Amino acid sequence: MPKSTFTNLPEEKRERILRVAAELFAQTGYTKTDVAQIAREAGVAKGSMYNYFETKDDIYIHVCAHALELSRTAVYGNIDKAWNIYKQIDHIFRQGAAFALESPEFVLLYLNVSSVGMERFAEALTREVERYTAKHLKDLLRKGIDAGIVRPDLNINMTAFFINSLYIVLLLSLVSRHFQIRLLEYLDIEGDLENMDRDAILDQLVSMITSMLKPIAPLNNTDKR
Amino acid sequence: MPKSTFTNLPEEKRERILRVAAELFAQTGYTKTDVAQIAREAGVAKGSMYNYFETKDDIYIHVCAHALELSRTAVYGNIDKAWNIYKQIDHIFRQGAAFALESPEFVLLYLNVSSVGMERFAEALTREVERYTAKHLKDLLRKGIDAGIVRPDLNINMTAFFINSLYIVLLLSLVSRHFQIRLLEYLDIEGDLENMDRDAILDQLVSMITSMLKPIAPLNNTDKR
Amino acid sequence: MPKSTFTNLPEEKRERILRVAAELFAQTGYTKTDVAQIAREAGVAKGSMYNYFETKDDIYIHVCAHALELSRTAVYGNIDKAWNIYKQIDHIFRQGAAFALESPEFVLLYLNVSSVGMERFAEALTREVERYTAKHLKDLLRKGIDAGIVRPDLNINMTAFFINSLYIVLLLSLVSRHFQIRLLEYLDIEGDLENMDRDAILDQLVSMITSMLKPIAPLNNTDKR
Amino acid sequence: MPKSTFTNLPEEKRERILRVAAELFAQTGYTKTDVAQIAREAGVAKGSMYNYFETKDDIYIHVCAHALELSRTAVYGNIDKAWNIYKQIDHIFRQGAAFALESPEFVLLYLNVSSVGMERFAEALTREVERYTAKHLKDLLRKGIDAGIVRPDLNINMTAFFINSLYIVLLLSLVSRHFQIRLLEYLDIEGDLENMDRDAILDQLVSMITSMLKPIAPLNNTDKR
DNA sequence: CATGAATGAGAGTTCATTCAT
DNA sequence: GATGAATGAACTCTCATTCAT
Repeated sequence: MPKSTFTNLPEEKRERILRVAAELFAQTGYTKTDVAQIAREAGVAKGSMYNYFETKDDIYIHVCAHALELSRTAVYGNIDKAWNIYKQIDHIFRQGAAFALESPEFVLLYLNVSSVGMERFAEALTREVERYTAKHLKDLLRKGIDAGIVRPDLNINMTAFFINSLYIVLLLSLVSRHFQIRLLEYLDIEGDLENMDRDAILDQLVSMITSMLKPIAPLNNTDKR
Repeated sequence: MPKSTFTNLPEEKRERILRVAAELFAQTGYTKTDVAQIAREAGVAKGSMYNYFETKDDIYIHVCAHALELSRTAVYGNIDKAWNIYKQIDHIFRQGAAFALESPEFVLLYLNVSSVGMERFAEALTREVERYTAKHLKDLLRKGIDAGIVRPDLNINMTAFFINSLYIVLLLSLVSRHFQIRLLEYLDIEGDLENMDRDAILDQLVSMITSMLKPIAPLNNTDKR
Repeated sequence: MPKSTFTNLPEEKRERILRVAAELFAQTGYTKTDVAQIAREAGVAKGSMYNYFETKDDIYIHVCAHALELSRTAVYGNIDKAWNIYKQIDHIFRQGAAFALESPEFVLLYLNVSSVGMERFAEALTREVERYTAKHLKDLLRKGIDAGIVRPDLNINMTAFFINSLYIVLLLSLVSRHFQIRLLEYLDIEGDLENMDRDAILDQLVSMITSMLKPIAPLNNTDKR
Repeated sequence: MPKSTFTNLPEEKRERILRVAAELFAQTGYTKTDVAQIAREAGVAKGSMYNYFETKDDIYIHVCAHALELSRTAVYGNIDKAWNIYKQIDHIFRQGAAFALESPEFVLLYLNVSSVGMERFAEALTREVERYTAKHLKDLLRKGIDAGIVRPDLNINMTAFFINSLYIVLLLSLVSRHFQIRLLEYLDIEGDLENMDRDAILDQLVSMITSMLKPIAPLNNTDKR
């Protein structure tokens, strides 16, 4: 959607604009972000923004598409396809959490895209991103079942939905005050999240998912015999 | 937080204002919602809104607190405490879904509260709501384990977090275009959600949760014989 | 101009309203003073203010008339008519300064009445107040000349104007930041006015006026012979 | 304080804005002057005013600083430094009066700056203006005393204060209804000021000041023969 | 007569977008 | 193509005044 004047820009400038815009949209939301401020912080003229993009909507949609693309490569980029589902889930959740801490603005953009008032962007932004992840998780589950390491009675679609929902909520819990408070309440944590907690939480979360997917619940195994 | 002039209003008018405000905030988000428009649609003068509330923030916070309160009673209001965890989860998810379809604006408000730029409301709105649900789910899990109907190896906090995360994402999928598209992708549904689908989805979702909490995974049954 | 409902009020309440209104008008000026705030601080209902007065203008005009009246009695109230002009000027300037320090709001009201945008009040408020003082000063000058203690070549009207102008500017210098800064610049005072300074300034000012009115400038007398 | 967008404006437009703003502030006072009205009358868009200045305060402060600067040059601009104090005072009072009649809005701005509610502008606007005049008058007095044409017993600071106070009150009497009425009362003039009166008043005022500064009071002359 | 809720015309300020240079 | 001044609609909040109780 950006004009050719934007795509023809030197990469450095192009990335700078996208980065600044991503930060501002992520920090203050779509409506309160000022095109002039993006321009100023990116070191270009306000009018130039309208040489590059049609409208503010157009800026937003491109910034988000770019951010979502980057997010995906950051998390899925160096997965070894040979890994089994548990290894991959572990990797995805940990990479996702690390990414959320490093580049919270990208996760916040995801939150922003899904917010009230942003419906007009959904068609353009949501489907492709979610389709990729959905397909990946479903493949993993299918292979896991075939390999006998995943409960075969699981509804694959719904289980993929469940895993990704937890993934999204985890990431949001790392970047959004609302979801952070919610997490603290669920995990009975007083005060705020410390670095130490995060790893423990990840361990617990991944291990819970694992135990729910495994054909036999580990403890029962031992107990019953 | 609203002024006494608001609390003293005849209930009909008070509810009308809250309803209109909830709808507008839910449809267009905080920033793009115009106090004058709320007033107009509620049939009061713009100035009156400022007799009732200190600021636009104040309106918002009260509308949301009210909406969250209503949501809770709608969903948790007629639970029979004697029901076991599976019955209660089934009830909660189905009531929640029904509520989301009837009053989507209230669920959208939850989404809005958690959005970028709304951090200043998090402390006032989030904690209490989440604490209630968290406590309820953890109690259910604890009792379920004690009664032997829930896997004893589960991390109670994290499992409660998991159940509620699915609940939230389900509801959002019913009211937000973004989450709806996402759901369609995960469930391989072409076109849009029909009424028929919704019940099937609920059945699948609840049944997945159930099977993940049950002490013995169905296939294990054969092992034990 | 106030309605009979105001004049019929118990004196305590009437004075309270006038006092509060005077303070607020003096502190924040006519336009920025809120009728509701006057009512609130005076402990009456906002609507009552409009039972007592026709309009905000009406409140203002009455408050000012009352304040100017009080100012006059405070300064001219206990003058002994037998005193000569120098004694009376000394008394007026000292009483005026003391009054300005005690009740700066009344002097500020005088400043406010004479400000831009307040022209519509001038006819109603200015003439009477100024006429009284003018007449008094002119009488003093006339008697002083007759008694041979004031230079007979002085233009009486203009000299009265000069004395009163200094009086006004002195009082304003005690209550208005602008005139205070101006005074400090003229008197080469660093920092702010201290109590100590005020008496010295009064001494100098009164003594200057005196020496300007006296028939023979003392030093010249001796020098020339 | 105005932005560079203002200073870069073509002089014609810049002066038009300042003139219109000066007139409106002078006529209606700070609070009741509407930025939109300034814009409209100056033929620019309301938004442009905020390209030129930060806030309404910023407009005001600049308009006043400009007005005070113009006032000073109008009055002090073509003084011949060789003139003695009497010639200079005569010139200053006459030029000041002429200026007040030509550009009453500038004198009204001075009045406005010193009004109640304008304290926040005092530091920025008052000191420099007053310091200049104070220094000039004190120098004149000092030189006059040295030259033997001014009474040596005068307190220089206080006398400068006295001369300038009369100057200010004179100018205000020409532009403010309140001070005009006051002047009429002091000078026993019925009806309103006519042009004729003004010259006579100036003559009287300047001559009074002169006679008060001169080493020997005129009537004493006869004594010395 | 006292009360205070209701009203709506503004007022300051912001910001997406346009357009002349 | 780059620039940034110009524009005006929109938005939040204020306040004098009215009026029903």
